[in-house]
Amino acid sequence: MPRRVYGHYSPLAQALDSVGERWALLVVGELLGGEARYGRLQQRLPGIGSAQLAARLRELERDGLVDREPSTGAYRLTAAGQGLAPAVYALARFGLARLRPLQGRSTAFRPSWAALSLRALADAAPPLPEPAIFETRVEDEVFQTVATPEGARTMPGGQEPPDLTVTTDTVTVFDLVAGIRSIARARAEGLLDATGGERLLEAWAWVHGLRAAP
Amino acid sequence: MPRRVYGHYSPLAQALDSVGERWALLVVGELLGGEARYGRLQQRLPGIGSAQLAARLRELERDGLVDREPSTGAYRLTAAGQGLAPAVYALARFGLARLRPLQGRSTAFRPSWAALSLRALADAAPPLPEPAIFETRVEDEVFQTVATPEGARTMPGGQEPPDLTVTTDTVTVFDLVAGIRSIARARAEGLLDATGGERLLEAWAWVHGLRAAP
DNA sequence: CGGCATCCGTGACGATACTG
DNA sequence: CAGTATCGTCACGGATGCCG
Repeated sequence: MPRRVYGHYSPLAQALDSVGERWALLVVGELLGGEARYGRLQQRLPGIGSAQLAARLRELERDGLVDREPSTGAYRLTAAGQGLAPAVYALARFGLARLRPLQGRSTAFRPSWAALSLRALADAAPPLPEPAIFETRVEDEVFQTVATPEGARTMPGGQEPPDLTVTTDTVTVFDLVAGIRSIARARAEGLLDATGGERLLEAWAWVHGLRAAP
Repeated sequence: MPRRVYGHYSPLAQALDSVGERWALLVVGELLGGEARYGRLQQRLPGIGSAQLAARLRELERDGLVDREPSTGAYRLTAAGQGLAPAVYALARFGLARLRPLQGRSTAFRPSWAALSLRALADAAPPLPEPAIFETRVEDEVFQTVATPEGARTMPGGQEPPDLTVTTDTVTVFDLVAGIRSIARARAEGLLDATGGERLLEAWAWVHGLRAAP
């Protein structure tokens, strides 16, 4: 628990006693995309101080939400930490609705945040009649979505052989998510590549909550 | 002076730029239970300083998540603020799993947190075959759950005539949620009262995620 | 070099007192 | 009752240093 705790016998306060401090949920959000070492987390969280990242990791470790692979030095979520996925994705969907279209380079953006957006949408996607495994590659960020009639789950890439692989870049993902650009147009402009049939690409869009757009 | 923001073009950072500060999500959690005036929020959030509560309310207002009824002075969530319900309830469910059974009076507890627990569980409850409206009264806290085959929604009390009304107290709710006490035993001990049939009480338990317990 | 620890200036927070 | 004022303390952000 952090130094400043609410001390309420409340489920919400209990959760925030674990992950309510600055940067904590952002660290968890990054680790939901797969394990990462210290330096990589620092790259993906511009603005975080060294001391803050170290402190958050230590607190998350102490609370049993994160552990560290001794051999590689990589941090990863424990089973308990994975339990934060619904909350993180729900928060991300809330934030997604409030993100103004990306205009300049004034604000920082990262492939991992584009991937997080797609995973957050998949987390709440309506089920897909026929099961499928998708792999999405946003620059260096790779993750898989396993869609079934019961719903969709996401996980780090390379676990299963995918039925469809989509390759694109950060800005294009944000354009798709914001409805500024359609998948068809992104594909025509060479911003998005898909290995698989048209049907599967439509299913990919459905699972990631992407509706028709200009 | 711009308050501390992440400045990331990330859905998660965007959400936390609005509600990531200390107490902010707890204030939202309270307002999900219905509108409340300043003093009542202070009572329900022990430990918050006057200045902090005022600051959080002002920020939430500026971000369009909360507004204030001019006549009564009550704060309430806007439609945008209601959009936080899934995230708050998901966080609460995460925290609920980490709450150790309530033992002493060492930590503060409030009826509104018991109600929040039940509403968080209802938010993720499996659908009920036959629709029903439940009213739950935990001391001064009253809310309704409208259950349908599509899922359950909760709202402040007194909106609709309920099919079943359950009346109980804070500690009993936490015991039920923790699985320490069964509904039947709580009822036998006079800790829980239900106006309605046995079938409806079972449905109430189902909707609020309460399984069989000793 | 990557992985942190240390130091320091600023500002957010907690506690309490005060005011319309 | 609904906040504002004040102040001490601590957490955070930025930079730098150490150490394998």
